[in-house]
This record gives sequence, C-alpha cells and structure tokens, in this order.
Amino acid sequence: MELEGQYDAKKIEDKIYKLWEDSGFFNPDKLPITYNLKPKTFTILMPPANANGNLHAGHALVITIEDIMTRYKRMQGFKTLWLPGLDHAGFETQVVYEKKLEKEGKSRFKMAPEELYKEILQFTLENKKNIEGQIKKLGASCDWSREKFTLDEDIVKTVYETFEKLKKDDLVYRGRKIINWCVKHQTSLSDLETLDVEQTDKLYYLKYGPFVITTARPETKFGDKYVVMHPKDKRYAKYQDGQKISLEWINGPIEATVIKNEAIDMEFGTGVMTITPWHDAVDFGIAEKHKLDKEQVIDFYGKLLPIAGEFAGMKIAEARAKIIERLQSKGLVEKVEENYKHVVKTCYKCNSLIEPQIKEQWFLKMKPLAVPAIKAIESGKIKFIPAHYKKIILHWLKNILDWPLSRQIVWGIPIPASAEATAGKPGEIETFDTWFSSGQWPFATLRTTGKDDFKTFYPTDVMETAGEIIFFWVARMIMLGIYATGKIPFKTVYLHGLVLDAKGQKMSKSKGNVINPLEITDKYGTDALRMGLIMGNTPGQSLALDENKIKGYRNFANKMWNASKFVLMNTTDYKPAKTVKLSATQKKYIKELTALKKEITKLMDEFKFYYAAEKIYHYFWHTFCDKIIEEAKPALAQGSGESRQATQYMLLEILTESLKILHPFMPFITEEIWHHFDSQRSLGAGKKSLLMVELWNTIA
RNA sequence: GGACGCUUAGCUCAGUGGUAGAGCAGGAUGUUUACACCAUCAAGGUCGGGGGUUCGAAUCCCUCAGCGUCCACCA
Repeated sequence: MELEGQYDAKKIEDKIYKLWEDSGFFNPDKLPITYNLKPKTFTILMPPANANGNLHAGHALVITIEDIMTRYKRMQGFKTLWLPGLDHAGFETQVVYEKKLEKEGKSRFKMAPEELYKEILQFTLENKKNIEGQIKKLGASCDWSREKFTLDEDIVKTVYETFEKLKKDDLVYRGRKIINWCVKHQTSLSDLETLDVEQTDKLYYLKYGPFVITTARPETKFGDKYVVMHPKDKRYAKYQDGQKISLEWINGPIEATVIKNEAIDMEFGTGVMTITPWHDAVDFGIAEKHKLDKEQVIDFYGKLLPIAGEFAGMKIAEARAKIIERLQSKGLVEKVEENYKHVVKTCYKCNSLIEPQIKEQWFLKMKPLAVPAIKAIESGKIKFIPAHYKKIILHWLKNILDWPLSRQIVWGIPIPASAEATAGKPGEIETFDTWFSSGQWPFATLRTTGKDDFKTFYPTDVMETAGEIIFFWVARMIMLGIYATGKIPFKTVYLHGLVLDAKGQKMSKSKGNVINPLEITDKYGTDALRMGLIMGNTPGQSLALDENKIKGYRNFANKMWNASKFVLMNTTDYKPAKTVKLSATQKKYIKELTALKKEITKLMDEFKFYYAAEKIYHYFWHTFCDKIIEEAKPALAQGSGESRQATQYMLLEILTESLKILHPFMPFITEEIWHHFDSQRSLGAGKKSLLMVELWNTIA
C-alpha cells in the first residue's frame, strides 16, 4: 500500500494495535532475542482504573505518560513490563450504581445485599470490558496477559493474608471510636473521603447553670452533662474538677460535672463548653481521657433519639429551630451570633453533612507502618517528581492517624468474619475500604501473575499517578508494600496534575465541559490526543486541554505523513551502498540529529517528556521538513547518481531516526509509516519488523 | 492556623545564574517534487511589585501583592 492522501488515523489505528498485540511484544517474556542483551527490567503498574464508567481525560493522560515511558524503555532494550489492571473501586462504584438505581426509582436499601452485589458485579464487569477496549484505543502497550482485577480470587487472597498478618502483629484492631458517618450512604468514611466546607450558621450562647456555653449545634446538646474549662482559666478558678452542679437544661433539671481540660481554648467564646462525646471528635477525646459517659443523641439516619424527649424522631434541620424556641422560652438563650463562619465536614461524594458517630470498626494502626515509609522517603530511596511532593507526603505521614478500614457497603472485599466482629450484630455488612486492597497493588499483582514475576519485577520502577491520590494510594502502597515484602514498592513516583478544559476550568458533568478522550481520538486520532496531553504538561501541574491544540497535532501527524510520502516517493530506487559520499552539509545534518537525540534521551531519562516531545516536534517540522527536505529537492531532481544516492541516504537516515524518537509519543502513525519503508530500510534489520521493538540506540 | 505551589508574548506553558523560548491564536504575502491539516516573512515580553547578593538574576535571598491547592478536632 502506498502512502496517500491525508493521514487518516481511523484507517490504521485498530490494525496497528492488533499488529502489536499479535506480536506478543507487550509481554516482556516474549520480546525479541536482541533484548536479551540487556536483561535489565523496567516495570510500571497501571493505576487500576475504576471499573464504573468510561475513561475520562485524566485516564487518557495516565495512559499517555505511562505508554511513553514504557515504549521508550522497551526500545532501549529493557525487559519492560507495564501491567494493566482495573479496580472494583468499592464505595466509588457503589455510589455510581446507587445513582443509577435512584434514576430507576429504586433504592439499595430495599434490596437484598446478595442481589445488590450481583447487580453491581455485573455492572462492573461490563464497564471493565468497555474500559479495556478504551485503553487499547489509546495505544497502551501493556501486557494484557498479566492483567489483574482487584476482585480476582488471588488478589483477594493476598489482601486477606495481609490482613491476617496485620492482625497477628497487633496492627489491626477493633475499636469503638468516632468515625465520619454519611447518613445518605449509610457508611463510615475515612478523613480523606470527607471534604471541609466553610459554612455560615448561627452561633448560640446558652446559659448552662452559672456558665454560658456556645454551640452551633443545639440539637446535639440534650445529653451534655459535662462542662469543660481550661485548668488555668482564672475566671473559673473557683470550680473544681469533678464538682457537681445542678442546673436547668433543655428538658428539665440535670446534674452537670465540671471537667478541667487543656484542650479548651480560653479565647474562644466564654472559654467554657459542654461536650457531646458521641458526635464530636474533640469531645470524644476529652471523654476518653477523663473516662466520661458517652451517649448517642442522633441515630444513624440523622434523627434524634429518645434522649431528646419530645423531639425524638425529628430530623436535625427540623429540630434545631424548635429546640432554640424551647430554650428561649426557658430563658436559656443569652444571645445569638448570626454570621458564624465555621468549617463542617461533608461526604466527598454526595456533599451531605457528615455526622460524627461512635461505631465499632476495624482500624489499622498507622504510626508503626509510617515509620519505615518515612525512612525510605527521607533517605531518597523513593524519589518524587516533582520533588516538592516529598515534603507533602512526609508531612502527612508524620501526622498520620489510624485508618478506619471498614465500610458498611456490600460492594467490596468482605472483611473476613470473626467472632468479635459479628458478635451481637448478625448481618451487618463490613467490607474493606477499597484503598486497602489497591494499597497492596504492587505486590498483590506481581505475586500472583505467575512465574518469577515478583522476583523479577518487584520493586517496580515508576509509580505514575495523579497527585490528587498521593495520600489515598501512594502513601498506603509505600507503607503496606514495605510491611508485606520488606522492600519499597517503587523507586520513583511521578505525579501528574489535573486535566482541565480549554479555559482552565475543572471538568464536571454539571458544567457540561467534560472532554471525552475517545471522542477526541475519533475526531483527530489517538496520536494527536497524546501529543495534546503531553506537550506543555509538566509533572504536578494541571493542564488545560484545548481542542485547538489537538487539532494542531493532528496537523503535525499529517505533516509527518506527507514528509514520509515525499521521502518514500524519492527513494523507491534507493540501493543501499557500502559507502555513501555525503556532503559536508549532509554530514552536519546527521550530526545535528545525533546530538538532538542525545539531548532528547537525557530529557526522557529525566522524565521531561513535555520537553522531549517539543524538541522532536520542532525538529521534525522546522528542520527536517522546512529545511532539509526543501534543500534536498534539487539534488533529488538533477543530482548525479552519487549525490542523489547520498541525499536519499540522508533523508532515510533522518526519517528513520525521527520515527524512532517520535514513536513513544505517536506510536500509531510512526509504526504505520515504518512499514512503508521496509524495502528501503537498509539501515534497520532488513526484514519486516515492528518499530515498537526497534532499539533506540542501534547496537554498534 | 499551618504547609505547598503558581505569577514569563493575546492564550497555554517551558526555561531556574551568562545577550528572553515553544505551541496555539492573531497579521501580511505566497503556491516551487509531499503537505492549505501548507510555505515564507513580520509583529509581539522592562519575565507580578519592591529590595538585596553578584562582574552579571526570569533564574539565588528577603519582602509585599494576587491566584490556586492541600493539611488542621476551635465548641
């Protein structure tokens, strides 16, 4: 087939992907023999995408960056493994599915757990298949024979083994502590799964016996029977710790106890507060320290319990005003501050207010796990790109709190039932936080893909993922990886930023500015999308994705197509000669390209793909096409046999090298063009081969 | 309340001690062995403000301002 017309990505992409896949070279064990010259490995694990929808622009970026790394290293002769995977994504997927149910007028709370699980499983498996196809569309040269899913039997087994080991080492415990409770989703959430939202409320100053206390949440105050002040607060020196005081409260007379505690801020309000240990983390801490009673006031559905007397059964929002009315009628309201700004926690998925609740759950002790992780990072054994993430992750690790592992949802890996966990609570569902399984991804995958994979590929080389999930995922992989294997899970962490719309706005369905990468691919070709995603994209920085920009790279692809067409047209009669008489200028051009390649190689090794891409783009268009090809035209037209041949040699040499350098970035078009030069390619192996496994540096 | 990042051409961003760079957009002209998804040419910035170090700073230090992000148990 001839190179003709304009470049049409649609005509070739699927065909080329199939060619790669059929070659078997995605699998490091099946790489051509030349690769044995360098048995060094290079390993990346694909961050398992959530199997609950379509790939978005962020995924496309992941695939692009990782495929660039993978193809580059593979071409350098490394035994390269890029291991693909998908995540069942526990809570995330359950939320997506619940929304779907809602639209259909159904509710998960009316479904039997087994039935719900079965439905979500089917939904997830469908999405999984769909996403796999989309990953292929983006050109990912990953080893599908090693693909893993977080619900694979052997992965689950590994997760259980880790859990048992943690239990044995006394790092996992069952605790009754304050957790973040999402009333809508009926599950607990980790701190990372909540958002801090500033809100303006009323701040009430209430008379509490001889004191005035402040609260923004009067509805929680029914059971408050401890009044707390700072031990050094002179205003309250006359009150003794443990002193009983009788006073009139919302529903009648009570006896309160004075508690002295340093956690109190003397500057805030009156310097006195009452505590609600069941529904506030600070209060819980004070109650634990002084061994005080804790009483539940609000149930798990956000309704007041019988302790609220006649208010029992009311929802919080409804009850608040009525309670204030009652307090006012009793003369217990001193004053009301109208515009009180404070921060409340919300569920990161549904934005509803988090109700802190005491709930018995599994917790993981993090401090002992964090210590070796901190050491590994501080010593430089794990490097971060960009470097400032080192500070960010260290700060988090050094202040880490225990991790609540249980979720009260069906969709996930069930926590193995044990007598202590299920005592008195038959049928309560408990599954792992999805990050507990993905946190074990590096060793869970490589230990179960057979052969000597763990030995060969662990620790992996690069963990490339979104900066957003550094705590959720990266930190946990480091901790759990070191814990379970004694070795760090990866040497370099490359963190990319968000993909934003053309105006630099965060993409969201409600704003209607979501760019679907598959549509872009359809319109401009995958290579153009990939260039659009990598050019100007520095690690950690967010990227504005402009369709115009992608169009520009589609044009570039066409430029490559046409330049190649030109070279092909003019070299069909090329006969490789033993010696070629290059002119001084031609020698200079080849030298320049060699120098450029060296420069680009260095940039690639430094993970500066944005820069490497720009260099080769600029070179190809403005040096090769605009200068070298233009200047070559006369020699091709009227040059003697010798000068024509030298020119042909030079053009082929430069085109071949350029295609190689461009391949990691634009794999489809480069591979396609490569095959049109089979007969001319005396420079290569002289037989039909894939550009994908051409060596970056030709072996001398 | 802490921490981190950003501020360079109209837009998106590189450059991190030695005479300001790219892509996109915009302007003029043009068609010659590929390409109008093209070529040629021109235009465009006192590198957020101020101060300091240096022979020399966009680049290092201090300070101010604006924007953004993350972390944090102020009732």
